[in-house]
Amino acid sequence: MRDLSKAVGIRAASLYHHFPDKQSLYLDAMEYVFADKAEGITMALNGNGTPFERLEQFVTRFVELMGNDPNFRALLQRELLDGDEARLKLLAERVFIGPFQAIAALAEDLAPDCDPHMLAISMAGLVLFHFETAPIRRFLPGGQPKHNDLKVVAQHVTRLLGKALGEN
Amino acid sequence: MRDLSKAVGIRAASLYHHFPDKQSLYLDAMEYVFADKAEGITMALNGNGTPFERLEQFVTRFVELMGNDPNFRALLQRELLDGDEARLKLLAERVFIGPFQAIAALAEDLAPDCDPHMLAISMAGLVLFHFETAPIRRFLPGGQPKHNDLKVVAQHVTRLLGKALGEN
DNA sequence: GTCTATAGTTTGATAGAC
DNA sequence: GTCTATCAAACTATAGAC
Repeated sequence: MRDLSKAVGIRAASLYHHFPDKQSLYLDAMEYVFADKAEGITMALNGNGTPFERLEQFVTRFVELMGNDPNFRALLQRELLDGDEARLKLLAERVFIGPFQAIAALAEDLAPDCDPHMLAISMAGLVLFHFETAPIRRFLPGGQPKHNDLKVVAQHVTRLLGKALGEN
Repeated sequence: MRDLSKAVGIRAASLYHHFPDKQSLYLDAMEYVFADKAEGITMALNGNGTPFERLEQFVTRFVELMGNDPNFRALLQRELLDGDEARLKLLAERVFIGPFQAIAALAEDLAPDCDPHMLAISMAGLVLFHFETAPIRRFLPGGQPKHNDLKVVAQHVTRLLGKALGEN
């Protein structure tokens, strides 16, 4: 609260005039940030084109979102790790449901015989894990700076999913 | 430190006789736990069989490890999220290098034309993300209890990777 | 709506007896 | 090697003046 108060230019005690407690402030801020980002992803998914072209669009946008905003990515992963049930329910129902449904719909177009919920999770995880592991990958065999290049990551994921899903 | 002291049955001050500070205690404990788990995965990867059989073996074992030990999975993700450079370097060089090299070698057998470092990351991430998102997936469309079944997750990931990598 | 001052906890760590 | 006692710092939150 003290760090935040410095960042916004008022004293810590004054924050309690605008928010009842720390939890409420965090929750409001989180919802604001996530809703903002989710909109960008949903738009990328509602475009036209073949399923494979839309897959390419989604992967590219999602890679850019995660790569260009490390703080947002860390916040997302912290919520998945530490969020209690009530907070995750709120986050799911108010923010994630839109983009997730769009990804699942794309998944069903790409592979009608596959569980769309599971495939949607796989598609997102495939992108996210490359960024989640970025700080440790430099110390692992074969790690190169190019593996942090957004275009290289997007191409790798797109090709892998394309081959897995028939590339039609 | 106080919680831990209760768990082990001595007073908090006594912990400082065995470890110089909280960081050292945490680091020692972490290294012990990770080394223990990494051995199991490496063994599953050094078996015989066709590349696809070894892929099936790896995915099954990795899914079981993450599914049966949620605390270990959370610890792994917390390190990736919060670990400073020195700690991640130590973790990578002393613990992860073994299993990672084995996964990368399998990746090269499965797809010689693909970057083995990137494919290894994708293989691990595909498994991990299904567990990382477990607490929020119940609130997302299409989420069912069976998606937390270890066999269902293993089969989904194996099929997806099998199709992507030619299944030979 | 912001401030100063401070209450009430909790934390990591130390001193020194036994 | 474990204990009691305690320190110094940091934290969330409140009280009350302006």
